[in-house]
Amino acid sequence: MRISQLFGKTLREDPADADTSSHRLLIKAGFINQLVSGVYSYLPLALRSLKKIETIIREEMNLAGAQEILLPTLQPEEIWKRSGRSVAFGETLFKLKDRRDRDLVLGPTHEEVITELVKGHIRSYRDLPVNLYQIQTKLRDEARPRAGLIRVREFAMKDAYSFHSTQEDLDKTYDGMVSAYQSIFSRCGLDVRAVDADSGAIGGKDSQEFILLTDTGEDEIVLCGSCDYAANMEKAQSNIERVIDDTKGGLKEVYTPGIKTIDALSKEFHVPQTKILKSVAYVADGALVLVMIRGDLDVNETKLVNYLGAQNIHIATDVELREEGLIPGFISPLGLEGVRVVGDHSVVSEVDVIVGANREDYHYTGARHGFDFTIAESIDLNRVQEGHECVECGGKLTINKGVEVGHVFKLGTKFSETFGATFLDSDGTEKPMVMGCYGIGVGRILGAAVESNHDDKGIVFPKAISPAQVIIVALNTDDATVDAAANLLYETLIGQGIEVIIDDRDESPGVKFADADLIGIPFRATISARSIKNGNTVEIKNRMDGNDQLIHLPLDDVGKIIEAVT
RNA sequence: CGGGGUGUAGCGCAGUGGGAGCGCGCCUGUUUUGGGAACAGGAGGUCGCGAGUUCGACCCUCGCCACCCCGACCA
Repeated sequence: MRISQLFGKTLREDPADADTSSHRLLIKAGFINQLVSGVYSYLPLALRSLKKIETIIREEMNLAGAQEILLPTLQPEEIWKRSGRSVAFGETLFKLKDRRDRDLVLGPTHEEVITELVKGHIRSYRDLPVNLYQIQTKLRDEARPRAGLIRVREFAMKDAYSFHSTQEDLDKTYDGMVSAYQSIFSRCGLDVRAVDADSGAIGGKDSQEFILLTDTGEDEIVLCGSCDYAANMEKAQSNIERVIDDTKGGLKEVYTPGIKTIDALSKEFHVPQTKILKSVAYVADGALVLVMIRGDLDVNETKLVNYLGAQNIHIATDVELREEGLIPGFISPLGLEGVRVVGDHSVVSEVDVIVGANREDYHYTGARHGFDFTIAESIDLNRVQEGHECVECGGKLTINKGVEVGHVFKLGTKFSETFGATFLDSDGTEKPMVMGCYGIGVGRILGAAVESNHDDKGIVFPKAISPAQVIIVALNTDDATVDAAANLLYETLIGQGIEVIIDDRDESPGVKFADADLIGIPFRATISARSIKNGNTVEIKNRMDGNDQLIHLPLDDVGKIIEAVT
């Protein structure tokens, strides 16, 4: 690969519309080009990285016993209606019609298609298990594409689907996929953490996300500082410190004009927020639900949705509250009738608390659970906060940002039952296949890798996914000796199977060095009039080191040069 | 979908009711060559699109579109 002929130029100035590091650098270094929102062209350097990532994925998937296939992008909407996911995906599903006015969708994922496929090919438990994967373009009309390759509408994804006769057999394959994923990410040179995840509306018991920790990530991850507990915020649990307090004031109604927030109550009464009961009203599938939670905590809406089994929830508007006779800012479970009340387990306490009075401008003080009010349904509904105690070991939890680069699910029989993907078991009975699914975002790995591997000069590629191992920077290209030496090294390294780029442009040294740093190839080999004069040498620099860390090697010792750049 | 912002040369940006500009990049030539060289000459525009106001609109008004950011959303 000669930079003089390379399609795709580096930019000298930062692109205006990119403010996350990976987005900015991938455009600036000439890797990607946006066509419309969330849709990119991949130029030669990017494609090289993507192919490397794909190769690593293929090798590990094959090793784990999965077989590669390729499924259609264009799919009949009918199968999406059958699975109920035409509605579930909603606007995210790209829809179109063919010339016969038939409804089609562009596949955002392939559970429906694969289940139909396998249904037609597997009849007996003897044919199971199978694990099929593909690397395919997926299309999702995301509400808001963002951050370059991190969240796009058209993207390459590796997805695998496994089919089993028993749950235990699924468990085995699932574990195998988890360890294959760990190999994939570690071979890519990325520090990816597996975390427990909520399995959402798709159902199924186990689910793990694979997260690359980076500050610009859009997912929140809870990690324990003392053990290996790791969970997605939606799923994370914690032990909440109990509040100990002996004061028993007795229930009193107090005039609190205009004091509607936990913060204001805390200041007014000079009490910690832990001694105030927060009332949060939701509308879940059309019905009002009051959620009670300790004042210092927030509601985890995913936990609430899962507990209620609701399709949709939203925080009740003031209008919706007044319709039910509730007074915004002064809501209370005391004396409330006809409204379902659920509580986070933090409300079950021995402590006197302040709570609304269901009356404009009044609160109660000295309210006690079990005496003045009782919340029958109390379960874990709170959002973990920084510093909470780990449920596994009692250590301190931290909240971290990250990018989801992989996700594995135990699907169970949801799809096989819907599509009639059954098999004849050894006992002669017909059973639905037990399924698992396993996804990895290929482009997203590239984006996330750059996000977590760069400095102020540019990208710093992990070796395994870099477009090349070494970039030869030839200075003084009009000097025939330099030119010949650089080209000889280029050809020799290619002959030895080293992936090498040569910057053979007639540019000033500053431009070449800056571009080499920007593109982020792990090793730079500089050949110049100076290095030739200096004992016919080449200067090797590791991209991760500072500029003064140079190794001088004789040009005729190719073995040493290869050793230095691999 | 709610809120905010931007749209002028390949990229980054300035601009005024009456001549469409600057920096970088690009082309030609000369001189340069170890951290984004210098000089000289040059090419490149539907000022997002459409209506309106005006003698005259890149500029004012209205409508539309696109893109970015925050939020909602993210099987």
